[in-house]
Amino acid sequence: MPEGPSIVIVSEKLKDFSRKKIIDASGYANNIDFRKLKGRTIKKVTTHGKHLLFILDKGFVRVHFLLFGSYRINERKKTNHKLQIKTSHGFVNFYACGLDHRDESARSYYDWTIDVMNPKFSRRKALQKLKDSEMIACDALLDQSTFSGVGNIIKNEVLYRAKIHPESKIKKVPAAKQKKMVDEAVKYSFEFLKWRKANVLGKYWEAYTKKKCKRCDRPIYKKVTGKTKRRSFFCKNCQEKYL
DNA sequence: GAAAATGTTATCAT
DNA sequence: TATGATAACATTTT
Repeated sequence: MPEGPSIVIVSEKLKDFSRKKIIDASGYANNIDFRKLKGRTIKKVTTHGKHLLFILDKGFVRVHFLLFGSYRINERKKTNHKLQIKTSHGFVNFYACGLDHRDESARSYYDWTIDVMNPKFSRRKALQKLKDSEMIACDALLDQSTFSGVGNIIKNEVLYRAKIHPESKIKKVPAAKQKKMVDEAVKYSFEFLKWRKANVLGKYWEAYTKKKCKRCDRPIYKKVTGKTKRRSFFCKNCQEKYL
């Protein structure tokens, strides 16, 4: 569920909640004042990176699915919901999510130039940040302040496609490959969206959970890498390690 | 039943 | 105080 493109899919499924008034809100979330949600109007449902956003007439509600979050629209699971938003046209339940309700405007809170799924995403800015970054490649891609929405699957596929070893020092990666990495972060994210919608996401994985490199037929290695300590899948032969 | 997983944040130690 | 490692949280699938 959790990577940016999956959240876009949720927001699309919730588009009918736009322009509806919240007639009730409830759940076991301890950081949400449900009384303050009741009566608000949902202006639109959108996303920023891995955040699902209900833009209200005042403030916004943020849902983060973390690793295990889930939702149901006009249905309920057996477990209690952490948040339910009810309108005259239907309700949505969220389970095991991180939640927030803020009074400020989403426009001032979020920078949409760092959201890979947003048309405003700035490749130039991302590249600028990579240029003298001390991070290694796997961490750089997971850095939500540069690539909001990129998760571990996208990370692995992007590095494989850009032919960069996950433990490369990012500032040592040649400029052309840095650019390739940024371009692929956007391109693969939208392919992820398309393939996820068609329910064929895993069919197009070239590195993530793979055993063999489709380019050179040598093994794909699996290693927990970086400060982020997430699984990296890579081909030692095809993905160059810059140090 | 154990283990692992598309993630983040709080807390503790240095 | 700041940094970094560890724990915590939560759920489904293999």
